[in-house]
Parts: sequence; C-alpha cells; structure tokens
Amino acid sequence: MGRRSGILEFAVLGLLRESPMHGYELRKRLNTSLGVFRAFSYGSLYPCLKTLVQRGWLTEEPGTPPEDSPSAPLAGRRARIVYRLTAEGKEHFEELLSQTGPDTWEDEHFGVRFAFFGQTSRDVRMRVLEGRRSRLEERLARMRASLARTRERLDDYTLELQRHGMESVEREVRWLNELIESERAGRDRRRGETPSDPSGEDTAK
Amino acid sequence: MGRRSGILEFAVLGLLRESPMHGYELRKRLNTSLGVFRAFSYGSLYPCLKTLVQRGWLTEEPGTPPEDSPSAPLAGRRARIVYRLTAEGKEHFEELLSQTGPDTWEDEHFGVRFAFFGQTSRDVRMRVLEGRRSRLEERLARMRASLARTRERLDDYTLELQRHGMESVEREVRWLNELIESERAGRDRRRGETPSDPSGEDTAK
DNA sequence: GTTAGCATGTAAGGAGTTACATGATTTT
DNA sequence: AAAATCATGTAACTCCTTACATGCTAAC
Repeated sequence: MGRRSGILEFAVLGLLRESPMHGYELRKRLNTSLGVFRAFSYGSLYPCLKTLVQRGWLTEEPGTPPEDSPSAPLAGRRARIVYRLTAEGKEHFEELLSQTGPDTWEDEHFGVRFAFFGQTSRDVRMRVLEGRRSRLEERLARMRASLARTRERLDDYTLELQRHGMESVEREVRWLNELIESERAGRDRRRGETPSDPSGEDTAK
Repeated sequence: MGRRSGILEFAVLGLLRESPMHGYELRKRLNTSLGVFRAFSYGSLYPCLKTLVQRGWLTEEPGTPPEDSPSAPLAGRRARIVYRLTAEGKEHFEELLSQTGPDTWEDEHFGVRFAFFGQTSRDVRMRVLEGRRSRLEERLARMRASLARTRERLDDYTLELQRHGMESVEREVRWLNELIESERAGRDRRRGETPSDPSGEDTAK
C-alpha cells in the first residue's frame, strides 16, 4: 500500500511542476510523456497523491483545471481534485533532481530521470548519463565473461537470446556516447536554451 | 514473502529439469544462463524452493551434487541441499511450458520463456513469438499516436527519449520477424534437432 | 439502453528486495 | 589475520497491481 513511492513520487512531482492537474489526467500523462516505459495504476497513484499532500508537497484544490472549457457547466462531471505543487514540494523535487546516486541509473529510474532532463542542470545530466553508461559497460563485461565460459553448453536459443541482449546493451551504450558527446559540446536540449549558454548551473530558480 | 512465485518458479523448475542442483548454484545459473535479464536474490530463491518442495514438485536431498570432486571430504563445506525435480514437477513444468497466455509476452516473462525454447514445442514457440510481436506492435502504435498528438509540447530530451524507445521496439520487432521466419522455414534451433524434422510436436517425452 | 470514458478511492495481495544471522573454507 | 566465496535461511519492508465500490455523462 502506497507509502513513500520512489519513482512514482518523483514522476508526479515532476509533472505537477509543469502545471497543476487532477489525478485522472496525471495518470494519462504518466503513460504518454513518461509512460513509454511504465503504466501506473490508480491504485498506486491516488494513495501516492494523498501522502504527498500529507507531507506538504502538494495542495488539494477543488475544481477547475487550466483548460476547462468555460461552456462546460460547473455541475456535471464528478468534482475533480486539482493538485498543485507547494513551495516545499518544489524545493523537494529540486533536491531529488540534483541527486546522482546509483539508483539513478537503474533501468526504470533512468528513463524517468531522463524524461525530466529538461529541468535538470547540465552537470547532473552528465553524471547521470555517465553513471548509466558505466553501469551498462559493467553489465556488458559480465555478459561477455559468462558467455565465454558457458558458450559450449548452451543451445542455440539461449545463445541467440544472449546475443540479442548484448547487442541491445551495446546499442544503448552508443546512444549514451552520442548524448554525452552532445552535452560536452555544450549543446543544451532544454526548452528556450541557447547553445552558447556559458553557465552550467541554472536549474529553474 | 515468497508464496507462489510466477517467473522465478518457472525458471527454477526449468533449470532443475536439466540437472539437480543446490540453491547457491541455482542462483548463479539464474544470473548467467537466464539472468541476463534478472538477478534474483536468496531472499526469494530459498523460500521459493521450500514451497516447491511442499507442493511435491521438488525433493530435497542432502549432499553430493553432480560434479563433486571425490577427494573433497564429506566434512567441510556447509551441508548443501540438492534439489531434484520429481515426476509431478516435470509434468507441471511441461504444462507451464505449453501455456501461451498474454502474460507469456510480458517483458520479463518473455525472456525467460525464450531461454527455455530448447524445451518448447514448435507451435508453442510460434505462438509466443507472434504474441510478443503483436504486443510490441500495439505498443508502437500507441507510441506513434501519442507522439503525433503531443509532439509540439515536448522538449528535446523527452522527444529524444521517445525516439530512442521507439527505435528499440522497432528493432525487437525486426528481430522477432527473423526468428518467426526462421521457425516457419522449419529450422529448429534445439539441441540435436535435424532441420528436416517432420513433426511439429515433440517436447521431451 | 448499454457501452465507453470520466473521476476518485480502498483492501488485499503479489512478487520480489534488503538487511540480517550464522558459520565453515579457501585465498591473499 | 583478513577478505572473499561458499552456503542456507528469516523478518521486515517496498512498491506496485488487481479487484472492487461508486456514480456521473456522452456517445452509439
């Protein structure tokens, strides 16, 4: 039952940073903007929202979300609860964003972290990308080693599976290399950034 | 706490089908032969083994595993418990192997299923591969649709993430196409199978 | 008039992990 | 004498899912 969420919590805070939303809409965004990877259910989303409110990171407001068509009568759809990020919530999210620990480059976390690179400072982006890369390179080394040891004993299907697995990992490493190269070259892919931005630290302040 | 395992249960039965083993060794195999995908911990493995014994699918034997060097004194290492698949266990695993339900083409399950294709009959292999493919194609369609709708609102990082995600999925679809083609052409990658095998159904009996 | 979508929630459960406890044996 | 590897196990916890309950509106 949803105490202290982790990845879901992070994603919710990040989405609400962009604009206030009600739960139902949040879930949809979770499955498009981010949720290429993960589809969260209401059973985890709503309890998560509750605990975030309890910790003072969100406020609940009854009502009218941003793009509510004015013609729509106030009566009608079930009353929606719009969640808005508080100042503390924003601060907390910013702190989460600045973290570069090992869990950051875990498979599922990495995708969500990357999805919020638009709000992440350049040096943190670099550390996350490089961490992810070295994690994958370790994995690759282990795979190669174990393949060398057991190659003869394996049937063609297992072999094919491992080959395909390794190729996928290699591909992701190449992708990361390009991204890291691009970051190093000073290109900034965030909205409204000019490539010639001299400072490396300017996360929304 | 590890009641009815799911994927771990399946993998354990499958590995023990090949030869009896003790827990520690099983875990290593789980992380090489299969575990390219998943690393299981002892905290889930041992409880799982216990419940499989309780259901009569495994027996516990004290002692000497296959390649025990005869010189090693019986005293010494902590007494190992060797697990062996029973007849019922074998039967149960065969039934699991023959299943082709939707969970079969879930991300994690698919990898493990594929790893045991060497013990799977051709028509089941086909259904699993085709199921996986159509699942990925659905995913691709959803991704394309949502991308078309939201393209303008997304920053470059999110866009890049989605692009890379889609490319990965497309790549896997191509891989599956080749495998399916290869299966259709009658090639059988299992150990000791001749390409000209006329029957489509001969899973270990 | 029934299906589909909108909207919020709860209780129970699944499938694992982490951290811990224990102890012998080989390698450095 | 310390560290690594072998070996088995338990308790607590995490993080999320499924199934259910509820009820309204729009479209078919």
